[in-house]
Amino acid sequence: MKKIILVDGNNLLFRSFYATAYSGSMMKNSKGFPTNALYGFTSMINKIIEEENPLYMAVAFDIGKNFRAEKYAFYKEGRKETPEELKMQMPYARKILQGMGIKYFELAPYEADDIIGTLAKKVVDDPDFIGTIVSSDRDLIQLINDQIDIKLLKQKGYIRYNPQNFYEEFKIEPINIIDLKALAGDTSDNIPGVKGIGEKTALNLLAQYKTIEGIYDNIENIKGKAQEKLLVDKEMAFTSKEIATIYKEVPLDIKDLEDLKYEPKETPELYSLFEELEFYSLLKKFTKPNPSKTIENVIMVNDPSDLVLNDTVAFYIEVDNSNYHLAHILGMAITDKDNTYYIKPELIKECFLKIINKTLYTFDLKKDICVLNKMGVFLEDAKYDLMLAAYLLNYTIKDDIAYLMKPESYQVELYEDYILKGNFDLEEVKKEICLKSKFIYDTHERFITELKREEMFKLYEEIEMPLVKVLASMELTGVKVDSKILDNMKEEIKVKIDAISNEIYNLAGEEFNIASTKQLGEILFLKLGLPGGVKTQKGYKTDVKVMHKLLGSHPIIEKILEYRNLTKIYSTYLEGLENYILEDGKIHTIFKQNLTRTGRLSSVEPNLQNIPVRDEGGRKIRKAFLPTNDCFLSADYSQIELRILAHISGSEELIKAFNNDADIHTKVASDIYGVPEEAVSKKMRSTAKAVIFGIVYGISGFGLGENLEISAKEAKKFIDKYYELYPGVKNYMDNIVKEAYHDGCVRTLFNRKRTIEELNSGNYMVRQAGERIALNTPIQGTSADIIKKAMIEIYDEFKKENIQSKLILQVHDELIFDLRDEEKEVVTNIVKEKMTNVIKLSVPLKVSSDYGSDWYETK
DNA sequence: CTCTTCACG
DNA sequence: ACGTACGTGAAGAGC
Repeated sequence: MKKIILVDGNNLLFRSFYATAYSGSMMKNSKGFPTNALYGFTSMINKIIEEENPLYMAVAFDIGKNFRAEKYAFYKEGRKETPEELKMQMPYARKILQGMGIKYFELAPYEADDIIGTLAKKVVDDPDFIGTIVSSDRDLIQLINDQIDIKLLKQKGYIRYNPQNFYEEFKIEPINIIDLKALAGDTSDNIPGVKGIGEKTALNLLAQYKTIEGIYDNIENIKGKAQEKLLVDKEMAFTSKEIATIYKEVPLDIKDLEDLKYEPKETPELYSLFEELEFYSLLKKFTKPNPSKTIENVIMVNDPSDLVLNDTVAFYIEVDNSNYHLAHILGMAITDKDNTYYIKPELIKECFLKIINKTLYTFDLKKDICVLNKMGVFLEDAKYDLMLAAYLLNYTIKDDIAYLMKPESYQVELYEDYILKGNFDLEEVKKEICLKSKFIYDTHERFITELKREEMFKLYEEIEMPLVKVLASMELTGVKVDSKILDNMKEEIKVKIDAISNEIYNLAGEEFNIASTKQLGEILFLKLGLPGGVKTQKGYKTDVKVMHKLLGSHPIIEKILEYRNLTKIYSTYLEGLENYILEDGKIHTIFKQNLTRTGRLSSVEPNLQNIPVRDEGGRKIRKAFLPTNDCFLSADYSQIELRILAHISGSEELIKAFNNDADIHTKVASDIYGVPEEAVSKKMRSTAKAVIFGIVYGISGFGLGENLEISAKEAKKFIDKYYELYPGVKNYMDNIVKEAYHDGCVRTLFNRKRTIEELNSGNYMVRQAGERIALNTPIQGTSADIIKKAMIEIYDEFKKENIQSKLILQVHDELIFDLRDEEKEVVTNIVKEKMTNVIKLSVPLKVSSDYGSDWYETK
């Protein structure tokens, strides 16, 4: 069977146009050309192809005068003139189809319906074919039969009709839709039909008499008013039927249906068309880099005097290692309005000094600051960082510019596939460096425009950009870690691990790899026959939760937990951290500014945001972290996420509690248990704490129950009680989820946007996860925004006051400083003041702090 | 390369 | 009946 799709192109265009035209701002490209109808049109065509996977395809359009209007003056009379903004888009629809390799037809004086009718007839004439018509126009139903069905587009989705299910629903044959029109008329086409006969009556009559001919043959059997009305408008009924009948003999210029073969194409023409229309999301779907965009006319700089530049330049630096603290520079390029220059490593220092005071555009400014710093070039800031712009716009979380360029057909390789593998051709790399630099320059305006359109320009300019220099300074400063202390701990722990391994082997009756969950599971649940084995994909679950339940049942469990604890400390922290201590005796982490979906930072190579603290044994690792100045200062926000929840939910009860400086967990415990605060026990308080945290994450009764080791039912009671006591919170949760479904995204107080694709999933579970994301992201994200802003203000103030103490670490709600004794007081004041007053919320922000001679002592 | 586990906020 | 808390990074096992 050969499948053909027949699309009513006009219908799709009108639908797309009116769907969005009056919903606020009309979608336009940066030149002001309206694009809303085309975007919807193209998306729908793509969707049809995806869903139907057709071998053949044709799209029909209306054009010029149509014979029905020529013949009958009233046909489509009074219909609103097609808006100019839609008319402008129509030629582009044709061009897009051409670019996609889809045939289309338009021929005056025929309408799109007639073209589809003609093609449908050809399908019927060829038993090898089946067809599907796509439109929202019910007229086309008259064309369906055993070989042809219709996807009747609705406001949401579509209904698929074949002759059987159509008859089921309407009790008339598809062809008799024209008789329905003849009687009931059609207001949109201004077909009058029979006055006073509506769809209900018409369907009843047709169910009995099939056609209007049948009706008028039996007119004497029809009673009362209906008969009168039918007789009055008899002539109009037949005229209406004629108008509604699709003409199937349009002289189309095709030999047979084979001419309508659909061969998917992604032509260069289509590419530039999408570029012109600024359909970047559609551009991203281009798989083949066709044609590849390369760069010509690069100026190779042999002497700094070769550089002749405008005041605004883009630059790009390539290095040979993804950890730029360890990397060497491979080369640099500079692009201005007129030229792109390639600069070899030896000349970079001199050349950079020539541009350092210009308006600079780049990609990953923090990397640039760090690698230039090592060669004695002290770049402070830049005007534009494409990486951060793209991150805010939810395009990519990669720090490789190639991820932005590849979808737009630039001839570049992914960093990880090429340069990182070490096996690259330097000449190729030079070209890519130049192309990357030019890309930064050329796309600057586009990204800035989009940031403004998304109302994130302020966030970009006042938070993300100024933060770069702060993070660069933190990374460059680094943290002193004493490897001798780590070594001593290693020895100590090694002895313990050996001892405990032997105890475990004795208890198990054999030696095995304790770190292997597979082997461990077999020992515990098969050999020792412990109860409660939960299967995973490959064996049994053996995580802390499972082990905790087994604690009393066998002495081996306790030992295994201790073994796990010790080996984790040993390999991840003691051994792991040692590998990152550089020659200066310090660890220089990399804070990723473009990775998390919420706006938080992440820390890698190594991760200094998860150094143990809760477990006393693990916490000792912090003894190896030492100040280079005199001591550490740690300042952290108390319950910042809850305060943000109080603010954005507007929950009066919660706001009041914070304004009274209440111990919020005790307060909630006293509320949900209905006892005075003095009577709140430790356990009640920790239960309340779990409930509060759970709420912020969108927990279920089941989840909280698991967590607190109580029944889901009991847990749900706590949650319900909480909602009852804090209705503002419940209200916020309901609203934010509703909004997220409506907008497809959520935002923080600072307007940071997170799109949530999960909400469109057909999978209930995935949608639920999407709802929890919608709930949590504004809270976690706002907290991230706030501490970022505080970091910038503190940095600026340090600079202004010529403070030598340094901010060295950020752990989400906590800042750690390497402090000089003589600055102790002034720094503490600045830090607390800036953190506390960075934003005015309806609840106060509270900051607590401590000093310590090492990180362990800094509580 | 994926899974499982466990460290942090 | 389904499956069940947000955001991260790193190590080791085993395919």
